[in-house]
This record gives sequence, structure tokens and C-alpha cells, in this order.
Amino acid sequence: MVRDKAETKARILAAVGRLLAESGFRSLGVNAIAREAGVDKVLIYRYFEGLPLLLQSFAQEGDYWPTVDELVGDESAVNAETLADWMAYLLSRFSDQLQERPMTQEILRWELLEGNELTRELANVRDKFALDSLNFLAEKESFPPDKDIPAISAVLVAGVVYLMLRTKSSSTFMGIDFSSPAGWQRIQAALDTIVQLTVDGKP
Amino acid sequence: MVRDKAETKARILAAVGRLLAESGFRSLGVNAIAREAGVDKVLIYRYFEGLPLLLQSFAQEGDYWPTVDELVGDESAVNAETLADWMAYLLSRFSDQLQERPMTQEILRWELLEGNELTRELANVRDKFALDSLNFLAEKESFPPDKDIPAISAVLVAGVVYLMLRTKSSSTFMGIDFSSPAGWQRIQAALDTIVQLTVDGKP
DNA sequence: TATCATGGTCACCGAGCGGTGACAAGCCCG
DNA sequence: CGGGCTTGTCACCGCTCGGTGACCATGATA
Repeated sequence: MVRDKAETKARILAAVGRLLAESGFRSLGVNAIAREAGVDKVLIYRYFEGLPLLLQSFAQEGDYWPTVDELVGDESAVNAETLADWMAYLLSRFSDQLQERPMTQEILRWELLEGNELTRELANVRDKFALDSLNFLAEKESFPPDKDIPAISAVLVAGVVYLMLRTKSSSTFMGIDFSSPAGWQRIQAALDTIVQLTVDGKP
Repeated sequence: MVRDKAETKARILAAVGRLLAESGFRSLGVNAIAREAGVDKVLIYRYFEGLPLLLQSFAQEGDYWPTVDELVGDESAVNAETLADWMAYLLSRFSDQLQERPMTQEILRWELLEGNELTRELANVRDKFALDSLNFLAEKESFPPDKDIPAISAVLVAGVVYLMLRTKSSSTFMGIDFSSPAGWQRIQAALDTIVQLTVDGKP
């Protein structure tokens, strides 16, 4: 209708994003995308040579992960001194950022369910972001040699991610109610407790 | 072929379990189940009144969660004194049990992706198991009032579950390689560190 | 004005899905 | 023996899916 290839391609890519954020990756079919974009599906094949390459294009363009700078925010305004302070702060920010990014949540779900080439690529991007964050921490204060800070971080981040992904479909986990802010505050407090006692505590 | 209603029903239920463990919940369709069971799909409708009730039957019969007794194992042989010792022990056992139960992993994935009546029921069963475990801990040694042991447990269990579910499709997380035992040993050690320093540490 | 590549529309294909109606084979009980 | 019930088989429906070929519309160029 518009006779503009670039715009049509952009429309299709935008439709992928909308569909992903709203309905999850299971609804990412050629028909659904074309419908959402208001475009004939044959154009998907013409412009992207099929769904896999379309998704790959989307993965390269989309900014579903924050940069470390975005994660940290205004560094001078952060009231953190010790390594534990910084870890707790980053965890808290990570949790907030993740909550605001349904598309990112959906990608994490996707990684969990399907091990294809695309999700592996997405996982690489995510892991790069994670390592950047670890490096940022290490520059603040070098890691204590007697504790495996990356492994500890992995457990805590994994916990946050899992709890976050759960809340969409189920509201309680281990007796904690995540439908109210109170539940999340308990988790937040628990994270603080863990980080402070584990990272700064004497070995 | 066998003209035995009870056995046919059992076959169908068994097929659900096999299919779930091997191919995940996304392949749980009427056609696939009937094929796997070597049974005409019309019998599923006759005997279970459709897929939802079949899955409900399966959920009630299947033992995808261990009991707390199974989780603990031979209690007298456990070398644990403090609350932290017990928590670390249970976490470790939980991790092992989960690794051995692909069907349980698949149910956890399912809970994460779909919020229907069935998964909510499954979530209830799981949460009951979790609360039983917490009660078991509380009987060993009452929780310190200045720490939110359930919330701390939730974070750690969530972390273990997430890392476990990831390993099927992706082998690294935050730079840790989970394809080798070494990666898991780091996680195990991190959990021990966290629990010991957090639960037994001074507030 | 005629040509021709580009961008878009439409109709169709085979396959798999969930779901149903009609019918055949075996069995119990009169 | 002969109804009637149970158990299982088969064929079919409508729908959506991914994927493709044929065609129409537009606009630049010769």
C-alpha cells in the first residue's frame, strides 16, 4: 500500500517487537507477524527470507538490554562505598530495569525454552552485558580472592530473574506473595542481607 | 485392541508423562498423546473428557515432587548441626533431586510460560512442598527473628531452579560454564558460602 | 509512449491441529 | 440365541499454520 520497502521492513520489525512484548514468543509466527504489521506475509519472505532471518534482524536491531551505564544511572548520586554496597545497588537496579522491560523478560523466557541458534545468540548478548557489569564491579573494588563473586552474583541474579519471570503467571513462591509490593520488598531486603553479609563478611 | 478401559487410561497417562519428560509441554497435544500411547485420540475424549481434564488427572497422579522425607534422605547420616548447615544441605539435595527429574523441570518451565488453571494447581502443589521444607528447617532450629529466612530461601531456591532450567538449552550464564561439573561446583560452593555467612553470621 | 524492475495483493497448497459422528468387534446377561 | 453395552477403529470436519506462484499497480527510464 505504501510502496516503500524500508518502511515496510521497519513495520514488520516493529510488529515483531510488539508481538513479542505482548503475547510472547510462542505467537511469533509468520502469519501473526504479517497480521500485526498489516502487511502480506509474502513480504516477510521477500525482505527477510523467512522467519529465522527476520528474527535475527530483529535481534540485532532491538535494544532489549540496558547498557551498564544505563544500569548504573547517575554514578555520582549513588551512595555506595564498599563492594557489597555496589553489588546490592546493581542488583536492585537490575531488578527494576527488568521489570520495566517485558520484551527482555520474554527473551529470557525464550532462552529457557528453546535452544536454537537465535536464542543462543541472544544469550551471548546477555552474557556480555552480565560480564560488563561484573567488570564494572571489579573496577570499583577488586574481588576478595577467597570468595567467588561471579558465582555468588550468578546465583542472586538467577534468583531475581526467576522470581521476576514467575510473577507474570503465578503470584506466590515459597509462601511469599508477589502480587503486592510487600513481597518484593522482602526479596529486596533479603538480597541486601545476603550481599552485605556474604561479600563484606569475614571469610 | 486390549479392550481394557483401565489399562488404556493408564497407557494414556503414561504417554503424557513420557511426552512431558522428553519433549516438553509444548508437544502435549491430543494427537501427540494418542500417537505416543498407541491409542485412538477419541478415547482421550471419552475417558478424560478432553485434554484439560486429562492433564488434571495426570497432575493428581504423578509424583513429580519428592516428599520432604525423600529430600532429606537418611536424617541420622546427615552431618549438620546449625540451621545454616541444614539449609545448605537441603539446597544441595534439592539441586540433585531436580537434576534427576526432567518431568519436574518441565513442569517448572510450564509454570513459567502459562498461567492457566492447571499450572496454578501445579504451583500450589510445589509451594506446599516448599513450605513443608521450610517447616522442617524451622523444627531443626527456630529462625533468627532479625532475618527473613523464607525470603532468603526463596532467592536461593529460585536461583538454583533458574540455573537448572537454563542448562538444558544454554550452557553458560554470567561467564560460568554449566556444561562441566566445575561450573556446578562453583555454584554449590557459592550457595554454601552464602548460607553460612548469611544465616549464621551476626546481623 | 512503451518497457521493465519494484512493491504489493490474492489465491492456493499440504500438513497438522482439536474435535466429532458413524460404525465394527467383543462381551455380559436375558 | 439375541439384544444391548462397552471398547476400539475410521473417516471426516473446520481451522490455522508455513510456504509459494501468479498476478496487479506504480513509477522511473529510454
